[in-house]
Amino acid sequence: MTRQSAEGTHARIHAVVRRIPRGRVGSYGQVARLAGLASHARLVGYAMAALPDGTSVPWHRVVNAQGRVSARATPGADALQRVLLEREGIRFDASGRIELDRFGWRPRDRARRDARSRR
DNA sequence: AAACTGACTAATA
DNA sequence: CTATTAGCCAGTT
Repeated sequence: MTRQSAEGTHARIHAVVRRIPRGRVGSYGQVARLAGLASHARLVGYAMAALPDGTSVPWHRVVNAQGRVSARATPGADALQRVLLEREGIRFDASGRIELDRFGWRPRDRARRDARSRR
C-alpha cells in the first residue's frame, strides 16, 4: 500500500468484494468487471494485498478463474484462505479446486441454495 | 519518466 | 486434464 494513488480503484474493488456472500467465491476477473474495471483482474489482487490485517473485507472469497486459491508471496497465506473458505462450507476437491458451478458467486443469484448445494 | 512486477485470464499446445 | 504463452495494465520502484 502506498499513497492515495490506488485508493479510488481499491475502494471500488473492496466494495464489490464486500458483497460476496458467505459460502460463495468470486474470481478476480469477475470482481474487476463488477467494479467497473474490466480487464483489471490483477488490480483486484493488488487491492487485496493492500488490505490491512483484520479488515472487514472478505478477501478470502476471491479466488482465481480456475477455482483455485492463487499462490502469493507470503507462505501460508494461501493455506489460511483455504481454511477460511472451508469454514464457510466451501469444499475443495482433491486437487485443491473449488467447483465454481456450485460455489461461484452470482450477483443476480436466485436462491438455488435450498436446492441441494453446499454441505 | 522508464522499467519491472504481478493474490489474473484466456488461448494454445 | 495440466503446462506454457502472450496479453494485460495499474501500481511500485
